[in-house]
Amino acid sequence: MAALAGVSTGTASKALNGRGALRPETRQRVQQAAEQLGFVANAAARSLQTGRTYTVGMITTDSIGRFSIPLLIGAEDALGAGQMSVFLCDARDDPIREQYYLRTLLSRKVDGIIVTGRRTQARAPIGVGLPVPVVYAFISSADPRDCSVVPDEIDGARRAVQHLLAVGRRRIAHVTGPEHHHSATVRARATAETLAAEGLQPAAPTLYGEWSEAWGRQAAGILLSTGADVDAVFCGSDQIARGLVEGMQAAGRSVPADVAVVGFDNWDVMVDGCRPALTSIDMDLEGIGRSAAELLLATINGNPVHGRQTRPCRLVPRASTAV
Amino acid sequence: MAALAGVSTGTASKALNGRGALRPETRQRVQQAAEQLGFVANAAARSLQTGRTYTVGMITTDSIGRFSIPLLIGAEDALGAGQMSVFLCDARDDPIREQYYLRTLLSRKVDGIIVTGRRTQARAPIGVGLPVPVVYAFISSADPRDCSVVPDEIDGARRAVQHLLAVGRRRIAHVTGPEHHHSATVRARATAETLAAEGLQPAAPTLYGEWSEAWGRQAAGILLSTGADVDAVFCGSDQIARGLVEGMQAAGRSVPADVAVVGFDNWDVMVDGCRPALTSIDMDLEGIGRSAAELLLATINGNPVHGRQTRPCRLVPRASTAV
DNA sequence: AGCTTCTAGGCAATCGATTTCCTAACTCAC
DNA sequence: GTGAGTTAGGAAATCGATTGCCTAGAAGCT
Repeated sequence: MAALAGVSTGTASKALNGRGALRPETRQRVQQAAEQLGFVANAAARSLQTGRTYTVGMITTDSIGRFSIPLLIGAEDALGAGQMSVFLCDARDDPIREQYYLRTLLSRKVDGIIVTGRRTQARAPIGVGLPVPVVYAFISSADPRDCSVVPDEIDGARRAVQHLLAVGRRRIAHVTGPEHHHSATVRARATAETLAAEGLQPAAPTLYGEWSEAWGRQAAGILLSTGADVDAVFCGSDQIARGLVEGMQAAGRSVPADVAVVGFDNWDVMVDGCRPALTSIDMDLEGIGRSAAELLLATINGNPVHGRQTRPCRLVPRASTAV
Repeated sequence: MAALAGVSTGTASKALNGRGALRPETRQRVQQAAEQLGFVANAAARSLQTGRTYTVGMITTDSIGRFSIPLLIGAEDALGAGQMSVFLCDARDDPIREQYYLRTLLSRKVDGIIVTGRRTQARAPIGVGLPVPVVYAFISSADPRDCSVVPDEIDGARRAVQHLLAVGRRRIAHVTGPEHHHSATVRARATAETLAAEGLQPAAPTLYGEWSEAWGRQAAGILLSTGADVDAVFCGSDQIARGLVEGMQAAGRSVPADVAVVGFDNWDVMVDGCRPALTSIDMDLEGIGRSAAELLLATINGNPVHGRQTRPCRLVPRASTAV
């Protein structure tokens, strides 16, 4: 390549990277030669010299799933603009595999690591004293000095309840996932507190179950059979909400006329498939992924950020709570 | 590291890689030293020397979605075992972005590239005369010499129809996605042919629409209003199937007693959320991903495979076609 | 014309591991 | 005891790009 342009490799390097003092004409000649030969610099050689790889690792601690993808897209988005690539590692909930991937990423001298997972609950740090910056996205690290970006689920629950209040409902119940699940309890507590702040009681005790449509249907039956006086239900997930809507309709209740329903996740296939379309809370996972990547970049560039960053949720109103 | 073990770097390299003639004792001493210092070889330096990066790129030509993930998981699975890592690139249906990613991957000297996408339709090769092997997964390349791994959708449609025949249905209709969509037409044709081979006519003309639940509901209405005599419907996707089931039920038809329904994709959230649970065709995307990765590895190791490989589908029977 | 100043671009060290060649030392046999 | 054969491990070249240093030649000044 350098030969074609009639210069030394050193000069060629300077030409392509805009370093050194070169005549514009020479620079152009080199660029043309590079173009002509389809020359692309060997990244390995470059990073060996510069110490930067322009690569980050993304470890999903549990399997790549519905939550990881938007995070991944968001991160890829923020990093791609900075010309960085992403190594994707799926640890499948296996600590051994996780450590193995960690070693691999370190051996590849990634510039940074993003750790994600399915649950928002805090997890043990993936490593201590690592030679590269780490940012946790969606999940958070148990070590408060680590940088984590998580959705503000309390904010989400509050928005859901306040929306229901805004459309005139007062007898609000909450149906959610398993009690041992962090998100379920956080959302349930926030729901109760928001109601309490308005001087209201829940229309029924929180119903804990599974994150499934089947549980939503079942929960509808429970609410109706206990004779609870309910005019709105805030559900811990869109799947539960959709099941609940079906359950209510099967029992002759109209949504939203008799019972307004709000879901959580704003999962397109659920909110659109549901009839009526489901009002839901969006955690903006893509934004979280983007945010995490940006914080990682900041840390790489020497402006480290510590602590847990929360990001607000967004309510997306649809027919299931229409006035 | 070499210093700690009291050997030269060359010897250390041999010790860790099992090359050269070393006293077992020396080898062990080096390994201990490496362990103690948490030494991991710099991948850049290694690949600079060996020419291998133990890295493959995966380009999803459209956005990372429901189809890409299982493919990705399968590929990661097959490659992870061989200690290789995956660069994920989301081209978002943008040819510019695609070429940009291709350049990046080439500059990173990946050992191979897997190209995937949302549609099974053949696409233009991502590049010609590339210095690295390329395998297409799920989508196929228009160049027959390229290696592609695709689901055998004809096989899938045939299995669906034969299953319906096996459970005693004879008046079978087909509802599917847009007519301009490759998968829709392929499946529709295979459906018609399978019926014809049994000496049967479709119970209604193929209904083309969208890949959505809404279309499924609408299609149920169309089938009923035209008075078609139908005892089974094979749908081009699980979403359509689920919508159709709801539509049928809303009109007082029972599934599967009056109408048996088979979907396509075996998408857990749809097949389980549907009541009754949906019989569906599984394309084994994970297997396709794994297969593609294995073929890529074979090609990297000097045993190139050319042409379009098809992989059979699998029928997963559930309540919607129970006898 | 002669000296200084500036500039374009070449030379060579460097990054970290691999690998080839080579030598010192040790073993063994005669 | 000496030469041949073997073995363990070191020295140095190598991969490809970057970059600090240096110099040849041009330009400017007196």
